[in-house]
Amino acid sequence: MIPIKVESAWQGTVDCQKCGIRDMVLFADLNHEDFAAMHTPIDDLRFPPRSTLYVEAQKAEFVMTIRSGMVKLVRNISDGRERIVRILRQGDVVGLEAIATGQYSNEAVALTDLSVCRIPIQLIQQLSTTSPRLHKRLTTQWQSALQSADDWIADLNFGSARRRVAQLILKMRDPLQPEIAAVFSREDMGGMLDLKLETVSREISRLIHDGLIRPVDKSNRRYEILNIDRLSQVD
Amino acid sequence: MIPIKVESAWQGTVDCQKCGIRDMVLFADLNHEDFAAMHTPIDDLRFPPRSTLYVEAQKAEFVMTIRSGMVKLVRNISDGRERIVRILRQGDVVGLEAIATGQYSNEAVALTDLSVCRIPIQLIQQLSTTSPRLHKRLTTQWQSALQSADDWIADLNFGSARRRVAQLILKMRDPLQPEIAAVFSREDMGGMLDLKLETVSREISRLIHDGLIRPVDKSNRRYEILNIDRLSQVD
DNA sequence: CGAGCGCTTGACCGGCGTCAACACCCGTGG
DNA sequence: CCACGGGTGTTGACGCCGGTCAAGCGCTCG
Repeated sequence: MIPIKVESAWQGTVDCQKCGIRDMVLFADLNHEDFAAMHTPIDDLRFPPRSTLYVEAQKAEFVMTIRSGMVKLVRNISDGRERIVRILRQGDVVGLEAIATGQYSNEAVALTDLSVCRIPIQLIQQLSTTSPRLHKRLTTQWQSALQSADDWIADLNFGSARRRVAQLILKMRDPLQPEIAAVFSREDMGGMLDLKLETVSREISRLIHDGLIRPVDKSNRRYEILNIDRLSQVD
Repeated sequence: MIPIKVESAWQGTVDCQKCGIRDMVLFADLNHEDFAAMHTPIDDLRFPPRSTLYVEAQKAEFVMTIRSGMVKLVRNISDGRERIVRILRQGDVVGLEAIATGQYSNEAVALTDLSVCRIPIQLIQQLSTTSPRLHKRLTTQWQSALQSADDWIADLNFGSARRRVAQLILKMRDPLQPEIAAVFSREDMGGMLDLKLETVSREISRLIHDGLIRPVDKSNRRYEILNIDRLSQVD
């Protein structure tokens, strides 16, 4: 079960000032002055699903901002099992902890097709002392990562299997269409919730049977939420 | 079950430059210049066990650095159950998230007698832009909070009850005497591990019976670790 | 059409929750 | 000094939820 390291596809150097999602990301508030001080290139990379961005304890020279797609942060437990500690989405920074420590503390794996901006850590460290704007953005990123870690514990890893699955579906709602939730393979869901894949499958079936959700296609990955109140009160 | 708000005891204003644990904390690397720029007082507060430092969603004007003692960060789940999302110890900053958001995202409760330095958030925000030394310390604090949240998920909330209890004991080792681990009430341990207090009690008994740990006093709160290898491999 | 993968479903069993009784420690007050 | 009571921890009996093992289904892709 050695993960296959897939090469990422280099899409060229990007101009952050023209970035389509710039208002969500690290460099959101930077001004001309800040950009002028950048001499290292920011690269645009793509990864296919299941590819590994980096492994635990690896020496780190870059962080990556997610332009689109999702990433799972994974700890490999001694006996070969996989524990998913958090997932990251558009606007999140992958490898944030490496800014402070110089090395990654988890393994990062693409869950979907993934597009990221790769930013040298050295550049972040330079700019964060000279640019209060970046400094503020970084603080926001740290805070939101911590918030999402705490939510992960309180919402997804507490209580019955049924409650966990319900909470995961709620967390995975599409921001643009809040009735639709896109979930993952049953095995990945298990790794997130500390449940076996069969249990996840059973609980999803039960939520469908009870009329709380409904599959919207045959892929078993997208569901419509029919009763959000009952779903959030599942215990 | 309304928590009783205990008044904290004010111990006076402190001089950070003479702090006994200054090398562990937020203001570790500040120089004379930085201290000269401080005009708001840093207060030294004490709390008894079980007292609440602040509650969820409360508006925040201060963070606190722990001089001694421990704090649990708690989410109160809808149906009255208590979920402990993390614990903080000497040198950690309580209420870190409020630096970014202006409000606390958890409830903080003293687990032991507690001594803290109360620092105005405004002061942190001022200094963190002018002092790269504080800025660096803050980054370290964010990183260690995030690391400990991720560890919490991977170590304490994964696998069998026996494994969870074993991991908690390992995490609670005294830094000065690594054979001794100080734990909490069975109910608090349950809140940390997502187990019922009876299960925690049973698993501790089993670890004792199997010769992995041994109680060192009658309080049921301190144990000697007899076989650290076997304890860390418990599955 | 068959192979392979992911998902579902069933039967069975064990681990953990539930409920209850009891032990132990430490105040307080007679 | 002991009696009493409340808080905390332990232990037992029992039942259910979720893990285990296995069979079968449906989709996708050669």
